[in-house]
Amino acid sequence: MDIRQMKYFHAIVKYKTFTKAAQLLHISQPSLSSQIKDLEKELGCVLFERTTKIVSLTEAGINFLKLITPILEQENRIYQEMEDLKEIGLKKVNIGILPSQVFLLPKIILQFKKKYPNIAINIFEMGSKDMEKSLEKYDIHLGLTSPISYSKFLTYLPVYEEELFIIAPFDHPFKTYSHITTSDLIGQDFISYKEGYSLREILLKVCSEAGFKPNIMYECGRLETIRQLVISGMGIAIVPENYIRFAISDKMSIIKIVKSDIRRPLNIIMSKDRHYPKPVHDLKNYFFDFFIETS
Amino acid sequence: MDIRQMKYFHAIVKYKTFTKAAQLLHISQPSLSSQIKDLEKELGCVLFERTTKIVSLTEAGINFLKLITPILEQENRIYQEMEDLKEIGLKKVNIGILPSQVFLLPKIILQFKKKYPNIAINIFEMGSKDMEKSLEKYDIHLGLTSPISYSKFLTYLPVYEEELFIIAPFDHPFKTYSHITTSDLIGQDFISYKEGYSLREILLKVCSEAGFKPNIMYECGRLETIRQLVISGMGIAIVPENYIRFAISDKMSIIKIVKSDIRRPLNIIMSKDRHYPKPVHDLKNYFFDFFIETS
DNA sequence: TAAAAATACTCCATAGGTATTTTAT
DNA sequence: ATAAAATACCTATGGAGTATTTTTA
Repeated sequence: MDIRQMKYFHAIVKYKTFTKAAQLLHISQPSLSSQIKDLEKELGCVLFERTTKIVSLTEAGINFLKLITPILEQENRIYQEMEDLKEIGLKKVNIGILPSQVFLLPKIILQFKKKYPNIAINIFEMGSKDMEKSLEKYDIHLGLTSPISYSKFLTYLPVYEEELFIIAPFDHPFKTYSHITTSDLIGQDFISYKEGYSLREILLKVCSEAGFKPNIMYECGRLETIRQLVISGMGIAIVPENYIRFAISDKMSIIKIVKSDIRRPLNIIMSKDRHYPKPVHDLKNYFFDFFIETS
Repeated sequence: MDIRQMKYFHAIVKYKTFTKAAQLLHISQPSLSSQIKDLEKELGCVLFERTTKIVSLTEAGINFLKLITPILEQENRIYQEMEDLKEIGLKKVNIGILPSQVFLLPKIILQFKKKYPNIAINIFEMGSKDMEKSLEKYDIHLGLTSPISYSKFLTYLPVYEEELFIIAPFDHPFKTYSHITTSDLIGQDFISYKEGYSLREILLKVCSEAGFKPNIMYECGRLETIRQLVISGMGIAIVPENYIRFAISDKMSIIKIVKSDIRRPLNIIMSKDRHYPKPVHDLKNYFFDFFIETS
């Protein structure tokens, strides 16, 4: 089965006779007949009910018509879009970022926009696991993440290591502490990220360092939700430095974790053997420089 | 461009090298290279950045990948669905019907289901204009409609002629009338169907018979809406016999129009040269018999 | 009987093959 | 040095053509 045959089929439906369709397709009527015959043979069912005077679709033919229509439409779109691409070149860069790091973006984007005013930046917030998948599926050009696993198809460029903090309800005993150690966390209720988010792995690591398993009350995928749950007294949570630095965080206590060597590594990840256009490389460097400056 | 080339391209993306992809595709590496070269030539852009060791997608290649994916998915679906069709035969009959006639369906469907318990009936409510379009696009097998125009691609089988009624608010002066003539309608406010619905054409005809142009206050596509508007006193409306007979119609006055030779013809419409399976023909006959009996 | 689809055949364009060269790691 | 893509050239399948026959409205 190929697109040519689909077009032939479609033309017969449109022009109602083989002869007319063949004329419009610039092929001979016997060629068209034989192509349809081949198609019917391949599909294993008759598409047209034909006499020498009247050609009509069978139920199978109607079904086939419905199925090929999106293919023919999409094919036209391909020519169109590939043509557009040639004219304007790269028109958007897609970046993946952890929800906890979105606050860093304004500065970097501003810098990028100054050099490339005509290239749009698409921001996709997601967890570490999804970010690796998105890169492999070519959905994003680069990502800023804290890796859980390491894929051989990706390059990992470490740019920063975040300190970790605990956020707790305002009336929590921790409010009097200026800092805590991991062992202070024993017996606490935790609000945690879902599977596939690095902060979840970090919570587990921090707790195992102190020799216990955390009591996770609630799991979610959004920092904002975690914050709300902490404020409402459901438990405490681990959050990274950049969330504290940039996010609004009133109505709760923020306590630094000390004497722990656990940090949260931030990496820029890109596909290993993918050829990137210059703007993407530049964007990567803006990220890199940003962290060099702030550390 | 054909699907084969798309599959070749897709295999290279998947297996990362031409050689590996060629093996999996059961063709030689040079054949694959030449096919991709042809494809790139046709599209007018390079899809892969290649050295002898590393093959990577260009931005154009990524774009192309995104564009062909739905085609490859749809192609698989075609084989699947055509295969399914062969096994179970006709699995659903699609019928178009005027909103005013849906009340007739239960009896007819019951009869059909008795004979064909395994064939589903899909009901599409729509106006006359859309029904003709749906038939020509093979979206429905047959329709019950009141034709506005006549297409040479369709057959029209007259089955009934409906009387026409006026519905008016309960406190409308018409409530005391046992019947009215078209000239009684002069000066009234009307709720009407939208363009493309036969009841709109009929309203215009009835009024022009009485020698005036109706004052249409509101146009809509649903009988239920018209009824609500009439009840709330926005105007009066013309409705056909079958709506009165089968629909709940309290809180309003119903008045018959007499001394008018305008009726609303109901036709079963089907595609002229289309080959229909037996169940569809049977369904058509059930409709036909239903109206013979009730008239 | 006239117009349209099917059949029978011929031809050649091109998908695919083999052998070899080039190139980057 | 090796492995992978490109190049050169050959082969043969099948898409398209012409001439003709069959069919039915």
